[in-house]
Amino acid sequence: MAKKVIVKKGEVLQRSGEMNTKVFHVQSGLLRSYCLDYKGKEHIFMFAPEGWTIADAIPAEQPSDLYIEALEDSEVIILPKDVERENHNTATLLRRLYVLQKRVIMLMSSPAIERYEHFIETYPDVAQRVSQKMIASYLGITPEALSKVKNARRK
Amino acid sequence: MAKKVIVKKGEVLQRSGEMNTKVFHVQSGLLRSYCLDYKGKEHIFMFAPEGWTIADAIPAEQPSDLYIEALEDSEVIILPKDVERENHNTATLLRRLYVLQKRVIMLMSSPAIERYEHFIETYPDVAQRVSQKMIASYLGITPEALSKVKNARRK
DNA sequence: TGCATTTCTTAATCTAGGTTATTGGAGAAT
DNA sequence: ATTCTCCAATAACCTAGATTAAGAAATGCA
Repeated sequence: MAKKVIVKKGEVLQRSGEMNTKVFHVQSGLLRSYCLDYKGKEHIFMFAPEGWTIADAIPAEQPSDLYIEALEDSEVIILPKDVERENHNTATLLRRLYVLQKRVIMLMSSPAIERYEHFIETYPDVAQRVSQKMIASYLGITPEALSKVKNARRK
Repeated sequence: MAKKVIVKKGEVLQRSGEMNTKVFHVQSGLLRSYCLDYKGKEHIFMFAPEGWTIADAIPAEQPSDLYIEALEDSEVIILPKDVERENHNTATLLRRLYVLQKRVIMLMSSPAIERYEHFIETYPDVAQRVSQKMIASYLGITPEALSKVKNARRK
C-alpha cells in the first residue's frame, strides 16, 4: 500500500500529464510542485519540507497538472490517493484550504515586496534552503525582479 | 443549529475583522467573498451561486479576512463552523482544494485575457449575472483593463 | 417622470515587473 | 588547476496592466 522511497536532489516523482494517483509525504528533505506555462516557464505551486504532504489536487482520474520534484535528497512515503482520501482528516484539509486562500489573497492584493516579506516570515526555514530563483518562482515574479525589489527595500 | 435567512442584494453577511464562526450555504441567489487591500481596493475571492457553500477558510478562532455579501436577493442557510467541520465530507473539501489550486496556477501563469476566457468557460452562469467590475475584480485586474483586453481580442 | 448614481468604455499617461544581456562568483566534473 | 554549468546581481529597455479622467448608457430612486 504505502511505500517508502529515497530520492536524490533533482529527481522528478511525478510529471504533468501523468496519472496522478499518488500522494507524497515527506519524512526528510524538501520537495516542490510546479507547473509550466505556455512559454515553458516554471511556476512553483508549493514547497513541502519534512512533515508536509504534497500532491496534485486535481481528481485522481485526470492527468496531473503539476510536476513534483526533490529539491534536496529526501525520504518520501508514497500513498495511493484513494487510501489518502479515506484516511484524510478534515482538520488537515481545512488547513491546506486556508494556506491556499491566503496565497490567492496575497497574489491578488499585495505587491511583490510584501509577498516576499510574508514568505520569509511564514516559511523562514524553506527560505534558507532554496535559491533566490525558487523563491521568485513561488512569488510569481522573475529572479531579476526579486533582486531589484530586495535592493529597493534596503534603500 | 442551522438557520435559514433571506438577504437582500447588497447585504453583508460577514465583515473582515469579525469572528468567522459561520459557514454559508446558498439555496438561491448569489453571494461573493472579497477582501480589501492596503489601498482599500476590493478583490473578489469567490462567487457562490445556488448550491455552493462559502466561508472564510481561516481557523474559526481568528477574525475573518473576508467580507461575505449578497450580489442578488438570496436564501442562505447559516451553519456554525464546528458543525460544518464534523459533517464535512472529504470529497467536498478536495473539490474546493482543486478549485483553489487551479486559481493559483491561473493567477501565476496566465495573462488577463486567458484568465478571462477560462472564467467565462468555467462559470458561464455567474458571468451572465454579475457586472464587468465584479469579473475584473475576480480576475485580479481593473475594469478598465478588462474592457481593453476584451476589445483587443475581437480585433 | 426626472434626477442621480452607477456602469461601461475609451484614451492618455505612468509604473511594476518582464526581457535580454552581461558580469562575477561558486561548485562540480574532467 | 581548468573548464562547465548554475546562480545572483545589475542595467537598459519593453510591455501589461494601473491610474486618472471624461463621456455615454443604463439603472435606481424620489
